[in-house]
Amino acid sequence: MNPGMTLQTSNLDHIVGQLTEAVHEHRILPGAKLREDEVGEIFGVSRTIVRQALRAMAHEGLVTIERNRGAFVARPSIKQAREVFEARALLEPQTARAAAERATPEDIAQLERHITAEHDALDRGEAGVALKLSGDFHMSIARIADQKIIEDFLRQLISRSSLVIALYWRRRNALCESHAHHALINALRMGDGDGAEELMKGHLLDLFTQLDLREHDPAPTSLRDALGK
Amino acid sequence: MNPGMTLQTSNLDHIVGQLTEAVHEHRILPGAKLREDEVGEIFGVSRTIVRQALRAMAHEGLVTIERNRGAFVARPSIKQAREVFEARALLEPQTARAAAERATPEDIAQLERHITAEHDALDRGEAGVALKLSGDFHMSIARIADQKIIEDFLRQLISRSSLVIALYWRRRNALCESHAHHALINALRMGDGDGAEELMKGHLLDLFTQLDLREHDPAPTSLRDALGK
DNA sequence: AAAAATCATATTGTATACAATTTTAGCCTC
DNA sequence: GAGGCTAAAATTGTATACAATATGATTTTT
Repeated sequence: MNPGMTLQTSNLDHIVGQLTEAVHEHRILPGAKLREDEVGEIFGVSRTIVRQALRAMAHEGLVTIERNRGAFVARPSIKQAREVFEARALLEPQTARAAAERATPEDIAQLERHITAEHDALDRGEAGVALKLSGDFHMSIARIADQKIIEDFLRQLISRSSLVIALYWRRRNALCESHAHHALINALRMGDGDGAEELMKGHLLDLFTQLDLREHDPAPTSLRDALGK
Repeated sequence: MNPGMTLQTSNLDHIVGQLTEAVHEHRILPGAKLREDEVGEIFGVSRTIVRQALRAMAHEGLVTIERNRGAFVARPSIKQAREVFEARALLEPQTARAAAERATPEDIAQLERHITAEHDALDRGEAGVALKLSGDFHMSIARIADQKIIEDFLRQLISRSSLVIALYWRRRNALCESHAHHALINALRMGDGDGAEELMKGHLLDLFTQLDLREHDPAPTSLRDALGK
C-alpha cells in the first residue's frame, strides 16, 4: 500500500513484542517477575513506557499485575486452561472454515513457509521457537479468514495457550503439530471448508487432551538472560 | 466470601467505569474527543491516571488513540460492525445454552430484576439507560455460564455493539428487546439449552438486521455535560 | 480575497521526582 | 534455630516538569 514507508513501530510496541515473544518461546516462564526498572534498563526507556507495556500485556492475559507488588508472567489456573481451549474450540473451527473459503495461493504459500520454519526449529531442538511459530500459524489462519475481531481474541487465546503449555504440558518432548498443520493446509488449498473445520476441531482437542492438568510450580528465569541483553 | 469487606474499587477503575457507562448510555457519542486534562480535572486526578484509563478503554475497543492527537470514542466501521455481530453470533448462543444448564433460581431472579429495570428505564424515556441495561443482561448470561474468558470477550463485543447502535441504528425510537429477553429467561428457567441457544441466535440476528449500515456522522457531545459534573 | 507561511497556544509524549507500600535484613527474644 | 519485631532498602503508585507535536489564529504573499 505504501512500499517505501518505513514501517515505524513505536518504542512501546517493540517492548511488548520482545517480551511477548520471550514468553511465547518459554524463555520467560509463568510466575516470573517483571520489574519495571529492570525492563526499562534493558530497553533503555523510563518506567513510564515499561508500565504501559506491562499493562498492555496484562490486558492480553499474558501478565498479572498485583497492586504494589508488580507484574508477573501470568499463571493460568486449571480452570482457566480449560476455558482457553473451550473458547478456541468455539472460535477456531469456524475461522478455519472461513479461511478455506477465502485462501489465495499466496496465503497457502505463506502457511507452507511457516510450517517449514516450524519444522526447522524443531530440528534444531528449539522447542520454544517451534511453539511460537505454531501459534503464528493459527494466527495466520485467522488473518486469512479476514476477521479482525476474532483475530484479536485469538491472539489472547494463543498467548494464554502458551502459558498453559508451559505449566501443564505432559511430556518433556516437544509438541509435534506438523501433521495436523499439514492436513489443515491441504484442506485450505482445496477450499474444503468442512474438512478444515473438522481438522481444526480435532487438532485442538488433540492438544487439549495432551495436557496434564495438575498443580505444580515452574522454575523462575533471569529476565536478562531470557532477552539476551 | 468476605461480607464485611469494603469492596475497594481503585480510582482508575472508577474512571473507566464512569466513562464506559457514559459511552454505553450514549451520553458520549462516537467520535467525541476525550482530552486528558479535561477528564483529569473532572475526576480530580492527574493525567497519569487518565492515560491509563484511556488506554484500558482502547484495549476494550471503546476508544481509539491517535498518536499525538489524543483519544476519541471509537467509531466502528461498517465492516467492524458486521464483525461484531458475527462474533457475537459465534459466542453467545453457545453461552446461553451453557447458562440454561447452570442457572440457579437466584440467577433467574436477578435476570428478572434486570428486565424490570430495563422496562422502567424505557418507560421513563431513558433509551440510553435501557440500552446499557440490555448489555448488562447479556453479560449476566455469560456470567451464569461461568466462562470468564468468554465473558471478557463478550464485554468488548457489547461495548462495540453500543457504539455500532449509536452510529447505525435505523429508527429514532428505542430498541424494544423486552420480548426476546423474556423468552430467553423462560428458556433458562426451564433449563432448556436448545431453546436458549436458538432464541439467542434469533435475537442477535434480529438486532443486526435492524441496523442501517450506511456512513454518516454523529453530533459531538460536551464531556462535562455527559458526566454531569 | 484566497492560499501559504508563521507564530502562539493547546495538547500529548516521556522522563523524573516524590510518596506510599512492600520486601528484605538485622536484631532480639524465647 | 524459629518466630517476631524494627529499620533500611527496594519497588511500585502518582503527580509534575519538560519536550515534542498538533492546532488555530495572524500575517504575508500572490
